[in-house]
Amino acid sequence: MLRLSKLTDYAVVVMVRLAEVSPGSNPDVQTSPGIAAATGVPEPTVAKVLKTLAATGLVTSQRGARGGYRLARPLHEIPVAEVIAAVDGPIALVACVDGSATECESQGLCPVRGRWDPVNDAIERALSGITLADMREAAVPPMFRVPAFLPAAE
Amino acid sequence: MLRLSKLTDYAVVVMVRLAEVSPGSNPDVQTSPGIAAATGVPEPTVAKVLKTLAATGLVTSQRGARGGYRLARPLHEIPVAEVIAAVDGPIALVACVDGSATECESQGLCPVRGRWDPVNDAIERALSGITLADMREAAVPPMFRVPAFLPAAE
DNA sequence: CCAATCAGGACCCAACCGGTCCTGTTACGG
DNA sequence: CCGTAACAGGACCGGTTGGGTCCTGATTGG
Ligand code: FES
Ligand code: FES
Repeated sequence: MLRLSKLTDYAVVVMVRLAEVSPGSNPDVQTSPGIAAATGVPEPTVAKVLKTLAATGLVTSQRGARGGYRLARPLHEIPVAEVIAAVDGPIALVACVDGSATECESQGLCPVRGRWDPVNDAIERALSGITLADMREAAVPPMFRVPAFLPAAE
Repeated sequence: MLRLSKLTDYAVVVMVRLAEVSPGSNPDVQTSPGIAAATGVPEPTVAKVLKTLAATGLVTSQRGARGGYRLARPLHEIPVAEVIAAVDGPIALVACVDGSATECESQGLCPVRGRWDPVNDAIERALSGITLADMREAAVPPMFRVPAFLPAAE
């Protein structure tokens, strides 16, 4: 169903949380257990996501005691496409979009040779135009946060 | 990796093939085995895709002997989003986009409540702007489109 | 020197998808 | 009127992939 992995969802949650470090906090880094406690995501999963994000450079890490993670760039500088690419791998709807044509046995008679390229490019452009800051804006406006919460009714 | 299912790919192949019915052909419908032979996709898979497409109304079927399938609308009237939605289910990147909020245990502290909605909408808009005709144009030129008649290889 | 924390894997399990097949049901053709 | 060709709609099974957990180092501050 064109669904992206749950890890990507967690990555967005974690990064948004990472951006909400209190400005006057002494440690400007946050630890994995701390983020896990703040977001409700299980700690091992948070650690895994953080490690993946650190490996791709989206977040920076500080090792050792008093270590932790920090955003490498501000939220509005990170398009969601980068997060998806970091966690879920490159954006490739089908097997043969551009470079991965190695595993095609019969390219001559394959009718989908590069056919999805415009679709793939359109999606990538759409995803590059939305940043994590936009997603945060779209989320928790507190007064509008009444998804299924009917006042005194059910 | 944000990849859509292979069935969707096959669906596009089949529908494009369905549009390439010879103008002077006596039967304006094409059978599943015929399409399978023309595209190289295994017949059971073609039949399954066709049935799915027929169930959603993207193609019309003629039962009985001399039956077959026919496109319900011309190619340039079918956005690829409809094909994806027909085969792969509705476009929903994450679990909680709009209506499927039933399976969320803790919506109060869930930080991704509706956060992916703008992303989801952007993708759906991008996919709605591309039709199957565009995909056919983007594919290989007709001179390279060798018809898929396998030379009796095993 | 010790403790806390990240790094980078290996590992297992479940869910999902791809693919096949079987049994009706319909309609054309002889 | 009957046989056949084709669709309809499932059930079914196996392979693959992702989700999640855990373990063993490496690094740094105290
Ligand atoms: S699947 Fe790669 S060329 Fe057809
Ligand atoms: S996952 Fe649905 S509200 Fe959080």
